[in-house]
Amino acid sequence: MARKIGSDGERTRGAASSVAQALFARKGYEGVSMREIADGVGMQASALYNYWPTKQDLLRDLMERHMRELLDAWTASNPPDDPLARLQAFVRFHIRHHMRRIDSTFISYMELRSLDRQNFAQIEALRNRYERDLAATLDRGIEAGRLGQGDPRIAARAIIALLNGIMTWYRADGPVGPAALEEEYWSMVARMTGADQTEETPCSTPA
Amino acid sequence: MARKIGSDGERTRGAASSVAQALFARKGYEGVSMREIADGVGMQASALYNYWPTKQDLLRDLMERHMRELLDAWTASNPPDDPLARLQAFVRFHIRHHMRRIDSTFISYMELRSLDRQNFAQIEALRNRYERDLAATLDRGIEAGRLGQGDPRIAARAIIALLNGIMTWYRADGPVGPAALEEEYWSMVARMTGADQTEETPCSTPA
DNA sequence: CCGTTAAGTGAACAAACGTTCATTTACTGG
DNA sequence: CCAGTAAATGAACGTTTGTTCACTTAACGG
Repeated sequence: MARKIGSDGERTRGAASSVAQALFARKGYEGVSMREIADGVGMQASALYNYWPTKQDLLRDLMERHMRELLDAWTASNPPDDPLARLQAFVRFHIRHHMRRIDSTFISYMELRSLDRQNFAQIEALRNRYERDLAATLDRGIEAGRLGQGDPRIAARAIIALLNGIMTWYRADGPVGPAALEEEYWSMVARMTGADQTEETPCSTPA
Repeated sequence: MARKIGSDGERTRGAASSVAQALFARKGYEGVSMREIADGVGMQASALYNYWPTKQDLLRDLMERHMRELLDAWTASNPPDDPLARLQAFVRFHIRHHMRRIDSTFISYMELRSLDRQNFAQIEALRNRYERDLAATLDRGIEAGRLGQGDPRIAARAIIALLNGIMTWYRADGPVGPAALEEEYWSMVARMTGADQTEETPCSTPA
């Protein structure tokens, strides 16, 4: 075969990516062999090496793509500057974004340990950028007296852990729809950070 | 060698358990070989089969022990019946218990996928007992009007995910001590569930 | 119409895997 | 002091692992 317009190889590469993503998410990086991935695409394991030099590079590629897509999508969503509005935007964005990418989300926070030192540092840096954006938002909210006291970095990690927990139990055919889920989780985060006190249901005279 | 009093094999078994736990936590079940575990104890891989029939049984043993220890410890702590007091007791207990068992905690929620069907069902059942206890507490608190509205099963999962998140970043030599951590997280959970409204800082006339 | 080249095959590699087994070691109860 | 036995050895098993490589296939540009 040779390249058509749009490249034949590009299509195969994408298919292999998808299969690898699904398998890594279900059985873990170490639990999946190159042959298994190749089988899923319908080709030989050796052909995968036309696209990635090693299995490790394939994993790094998946995780890097996931993180860059996440950061880009967050920026592209044009989040408001106001701390409280931005916090709400973050929560809703995070849930919506990750719910459509359960496999790559799973991989990106379960398989950090399967990355070698260099790749780990690279992915970790991207992850930190995302986390720090949230921490900064919380910090500004606290500083302005519109969020409850607390360490913003701890709160940021807590919020992300809480939201990521969805992925471990959510099923599309389950009793809770995506919209209801988003409301439920936003209301939890709002209360947890004290964002509900200053906006929605003030219980004393506003300053 | 043969058994002394207290059994020589028991000691070896325990040592092998510890090494396996540390390795599984760091590199994952599939990423660790029987030879690697044996090396850590200072013996041959074949000797491990005196204690566990398969590698899978070794994993199941670690996870089952972790879950039973968790449930027993929670019961033994004699948690109060009052929903709000029990919720607070749960949060503090959970943090304290898991912080001293980071490795087995890691394994127990990362390696569920490495269990075969039967073992998975068994461990999942134990895990559900723990989760349902918390959900029931939340339910009673909501029913009594002393906690904010919300689905108690979702809230239970959210709380556990939030607390388990600690394990992914906490370092004993870090800036945050265990006591401060416990306070910070309890205050987050209290606000998140609305437990702070009815107890500590009532903002309107109690009914 | 031919030569270049991307894309994929299938066999092969050494290493590592979980597990088995005959054998050795060293202690204990009789 | 001997028989019995828990405990560990070390070689061996068949399989699977990630990866390499010489070779085929098929479409495009000139």
